[in-house]
Amino acid sequence: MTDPGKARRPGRPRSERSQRAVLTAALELLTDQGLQALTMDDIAAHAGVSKNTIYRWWPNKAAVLMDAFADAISPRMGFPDEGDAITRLRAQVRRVAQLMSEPRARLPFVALVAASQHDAELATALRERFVADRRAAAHQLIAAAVEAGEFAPDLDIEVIIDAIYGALYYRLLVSRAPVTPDYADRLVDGLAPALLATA
Amino acid sequence: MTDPGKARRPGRPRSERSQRAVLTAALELLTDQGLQALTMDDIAAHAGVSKNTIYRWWPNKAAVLMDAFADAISPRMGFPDEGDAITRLRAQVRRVAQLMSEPRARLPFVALVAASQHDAELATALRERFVADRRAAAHQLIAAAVEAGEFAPDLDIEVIIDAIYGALYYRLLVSRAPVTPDYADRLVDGLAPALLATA
Amino acid sequence: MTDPGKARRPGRPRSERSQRAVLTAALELLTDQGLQALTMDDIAAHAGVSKNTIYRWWPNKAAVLMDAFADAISPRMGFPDEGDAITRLRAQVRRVAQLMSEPRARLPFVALVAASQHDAELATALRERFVADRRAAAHQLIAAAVEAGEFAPDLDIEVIIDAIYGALYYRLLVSRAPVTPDYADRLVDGLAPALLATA
Amino acid sequence: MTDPGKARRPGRPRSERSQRAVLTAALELLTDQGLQALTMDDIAAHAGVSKNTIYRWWPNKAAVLMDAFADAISPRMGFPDEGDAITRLRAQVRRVAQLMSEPRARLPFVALVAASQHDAELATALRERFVADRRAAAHQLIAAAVEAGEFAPDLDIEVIIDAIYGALYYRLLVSRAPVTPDYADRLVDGLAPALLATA
DNA sequence: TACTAATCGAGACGGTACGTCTGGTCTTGTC
DNA sequence: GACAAGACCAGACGTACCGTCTCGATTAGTA
Repeated sequence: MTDPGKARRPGRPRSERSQRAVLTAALELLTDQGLQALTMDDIAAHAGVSKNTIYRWWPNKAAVLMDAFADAISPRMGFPDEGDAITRLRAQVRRVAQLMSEPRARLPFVALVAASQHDAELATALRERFVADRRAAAHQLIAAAVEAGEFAPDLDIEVIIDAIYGALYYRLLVSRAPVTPDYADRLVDGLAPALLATA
Repeated sequence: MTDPGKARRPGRPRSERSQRAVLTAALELLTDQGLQALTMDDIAAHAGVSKNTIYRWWPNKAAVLMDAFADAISPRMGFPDEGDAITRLRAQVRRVAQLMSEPRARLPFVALVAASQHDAELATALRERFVADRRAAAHQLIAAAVEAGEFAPDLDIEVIIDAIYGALYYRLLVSRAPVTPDYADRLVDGLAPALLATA
Repeated sequence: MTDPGKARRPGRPRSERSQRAVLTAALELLTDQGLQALTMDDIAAHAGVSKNTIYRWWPNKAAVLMDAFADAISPRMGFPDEGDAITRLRAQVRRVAQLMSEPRARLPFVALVAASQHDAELATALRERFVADRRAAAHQLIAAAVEAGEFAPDLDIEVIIDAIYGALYYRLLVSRAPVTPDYADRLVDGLAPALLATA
Repeated sequence: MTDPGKARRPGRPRSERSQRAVLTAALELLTDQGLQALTMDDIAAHAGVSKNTIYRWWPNKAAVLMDAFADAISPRMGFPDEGDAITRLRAQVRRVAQLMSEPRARLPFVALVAASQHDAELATALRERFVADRRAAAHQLIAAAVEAGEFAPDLDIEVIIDAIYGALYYRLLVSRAPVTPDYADRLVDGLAPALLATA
């Protein structure tokens, strides 16, 4: 595990094992018992780790959730770039919807959004680390399509992105309706007339 | 809700003054110090009321917020019914946006949505008491417009409502962008091509 | 207590029934569930009386107990005055022991003594209304016997009374040993050599 | 009580400082403001300790007082064993009287006896930890004196002990008369004729 | 037969302490 | 020096009891 050639600092090295155990335990508790059971003591006990260790690597509970969420979504990044604009947009939205339908990603994310309502710093971090990326990708895709004449030239891009992502968040946080890839298709198709350039 | 002709049971009547004081204090603290400062002790002290009295009438903090919110929005119900469908829809959305831009309504609502993420009972109550009404009103308006041939016959109404309200909630909870009546107009106008029947 | 000859005010007269119910309920709760269950709310509910009524006639919980105790001992006052001094003393002590072995008298008394430890006013009232009488009676009996040459002339009367009554209270409050008339006999007989004049 | 050679379990050791602070604060508040002012919050604040810490080591307020009392009397244990039986008994009683005349011991003890009247567990603990010791010591002393022919052979030892200690408790709890070493002498001397073997 | 005034049951109220819980920090001894 | 264990502080939580207060409904005596 340790590189035998490098000059090892004295002292016990940081345990990757502990950190994985923390994130795993956090997700497990979140999935099994819900947001209520998510106390730091429980996470520590469940992970076989001391609270000290948690606070050594994360400043607070929200930060743990942040990593748990990053962890859950990390493998699923990147968008396909084939097909026409609508197809590529649909693929993007499907991907987000897919994520929101998996408990391992949905639950920490929901917890983060909830916590961010009374934690400005967290809100900023959440926006910068997760939300902004999607918005930027969507914006780029749409702007390019407008440029190419595929989408309407006077499109209010901000409104469109708000509407698409908003619909997903709305179902996630408020109406608690399922957010499936199928729904993603319905969503993009339903809004398509507002996107496409009229001949 | 209560039968005005009902047989009053004996005993000292519930003090309207206390209850008003509680709701007022809750809103005031929420507005001034934010969601963090909103402790039951503070509300009680600020309202000149004992904690006992609060817990006599509300089961928990969320319930107080629920009423505080109901209180803040109660006078602004009812939609105009003049003009074409788009105009009436725009009026509806403007009204909600207006509410979301007023701290007295926005703050308790945001707090409620956050709390409802780890309180299933509260989530249900919130949906049933506040969200369902708007959805129903919007649904009725849109369905009628479809019926009348004003809106596209194959409209996916659920998607449209998700998109419109979702955009508002998204800005409220996630992007923290302002939700003004002007934005409501942009939103409805931006989605209008997806609504209107093509000639 | 009220002067029957005074000009009676109009209005509903005091209900003897309620007051009896209060004392009965207090004693009953005390006997059945112990000192813990003795809340004013419980007494009121159990007596079918409003708390208001209790507080109209008694200033606080201790006062209720005071009357409950007075009630329980009232019929058993007065000492016999036959036989020699030891016999009469034994009769006195038996009577007190008898009282302490009956729950109806013991329990309110124990409660009063306990409460009087953090209520100076109550402590004074308790001493003046109940304790002083016995002491005075015992003092008189013993002093007369000393005078008559029956008891030792250099008797420390205060010490003797402390010892006799102290033994009873000690068993009542601390060792929780039974305080029966038989024990009263053992007590007086055991101390008799300290009382009697040596020939 | 604890095995000094035992395998210490890991973790931060119990803070002796905190515990001393709690007991000191409890005694101080008790002495200064009386039994009423003795709230757990006050003790915690006064001791610079969190309530949590108090409840970690003591189950309730009575238990704190129990230790506070043990603390106040701990240095004064053990009886002298010189002189004749009456002298040694007098020394014992003087010692207890001495304790009862010092606020630091008297006040927590009085509070404990009061509380034990509605707390069976506490009553047992109080008897077993404090009362039984004195009784046993006194019993042993008296029984030995009987055996040695110094005290009367038919002595009712239980009665004698009840009378001696009862007198002290009676003055402490009921008559509130001072319990001084001088009084202890008067007491033992007054009862001496009941103890000594008649020639 | 009204009128008057004190009583009553019911129960809401302010105040205050309780004992519990959680988040985040600090202190040991061990690896 | 990282770690497990767990003690620690701060402070909010929801509950319990006390003694006070308002209601509307009785219940005498008075007019």
